[in-house]
Amino acid sequence: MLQQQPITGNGPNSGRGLALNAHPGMHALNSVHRPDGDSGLEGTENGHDNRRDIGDILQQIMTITDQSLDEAQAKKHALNCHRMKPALFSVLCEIKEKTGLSMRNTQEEEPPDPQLVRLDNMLLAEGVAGPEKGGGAAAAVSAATSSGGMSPDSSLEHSDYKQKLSQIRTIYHTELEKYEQACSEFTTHVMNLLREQSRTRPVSPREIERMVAIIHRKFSSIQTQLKQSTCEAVMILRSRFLDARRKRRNFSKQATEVLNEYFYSHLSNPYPSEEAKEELAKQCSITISQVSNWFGNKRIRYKKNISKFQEEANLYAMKTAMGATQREGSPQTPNSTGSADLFLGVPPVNGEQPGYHMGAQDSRYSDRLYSPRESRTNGTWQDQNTPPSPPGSEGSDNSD
DNA sequence: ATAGATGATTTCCC
DNA sequence: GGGAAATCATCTAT
Repeated sequence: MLQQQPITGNGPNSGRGLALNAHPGMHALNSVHRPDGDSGLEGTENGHDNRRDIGDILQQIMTITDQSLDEAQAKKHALNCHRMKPALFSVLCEIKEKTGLSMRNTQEEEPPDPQLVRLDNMLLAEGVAGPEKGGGAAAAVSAATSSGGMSPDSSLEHSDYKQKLSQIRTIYHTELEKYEQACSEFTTHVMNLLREQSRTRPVSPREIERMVAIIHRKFSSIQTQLKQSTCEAVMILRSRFLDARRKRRNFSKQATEVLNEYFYSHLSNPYPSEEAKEELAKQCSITISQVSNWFGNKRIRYKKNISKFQEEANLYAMKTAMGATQREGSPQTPNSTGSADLFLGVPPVNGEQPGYHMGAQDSRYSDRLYSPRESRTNGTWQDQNTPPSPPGSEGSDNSD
């Protein structure tokens, strides 16, 4: 630590012993021997004088605050130059040490808080702390979603997520900066204050150091709180954005319509190709994975309970039929998902042999939306497409 | 409040 | 890797 220099300039006589560290080994007043040859306190002759000296100093110290600024300044200076000052200072310091007044709150160098380390690591992993933007957040997102079914499609949600994350990041950094600035400001302020006060109060450099350490500890506990709440915010953000189940929304009516139209018009082979999925996704404003999910769910649910879906099937069959009659003149619109399976897809509901129609269907509806996965389809979908015992009045009205 | 519908996820299989 | 099946979690209509 530096020597304790008064903030204001030293007086001309400062060589007399203003510097506190000039007396590192001072123990007690009676061990002080003044260089000018005056006797110490033990002298009976001067004992009275010395007591008066000390009483004088104490009196001045006690009343120093009552005086005007200039007066006080002058008094302080006078006190600092007083021949008994260093001795008194060291004695008071020593007493203070002994009574443990200055030792409070000094659990000395505790090891790094494990919780704080955890928080730091997490913030680093989430891309909130650490190197400036770029990899961090994106990496965290992709790591979190890679297990799920959505990777490139949901870039919309991801950008939203990233935006929110960077918001958190910004807030975190500004707050952190604020705290750091406040901490250093406060520290220098306290240090200056203590140094200044050390001219009138027994404040040793060690004590100042300890005080600084205490301040830093307090501020770092505030920082821990900041980190903790930031972590919480990130966790909430993650659970809200990345747990898709949580924010599940039903598709719009129009989207369901489009999907159902495709499904029932391709009932004999409801496996949209990648291109078809893309097209459907675009039409429905959903992702390709969502289209895949929808078809997966639909297939399985339809198969499980065909009778339940009969009405729906008829409805869409009707719809596509209407569309077909309207387009009568121009038989095949290349992109048409229209009446393609109208008479081919629905019939399986009746327990018909789907294979029966396949030939015709393939030749006529090999449009780009049609799935090429026939061989497999024949094995899974169509085999099971005929329910063990479909309830009676099936939609035979569709077949002709 | 509840049952059923529905979109998403998980596990298993090929 | 895509699909089937089971399951979960939420939405919606009652």
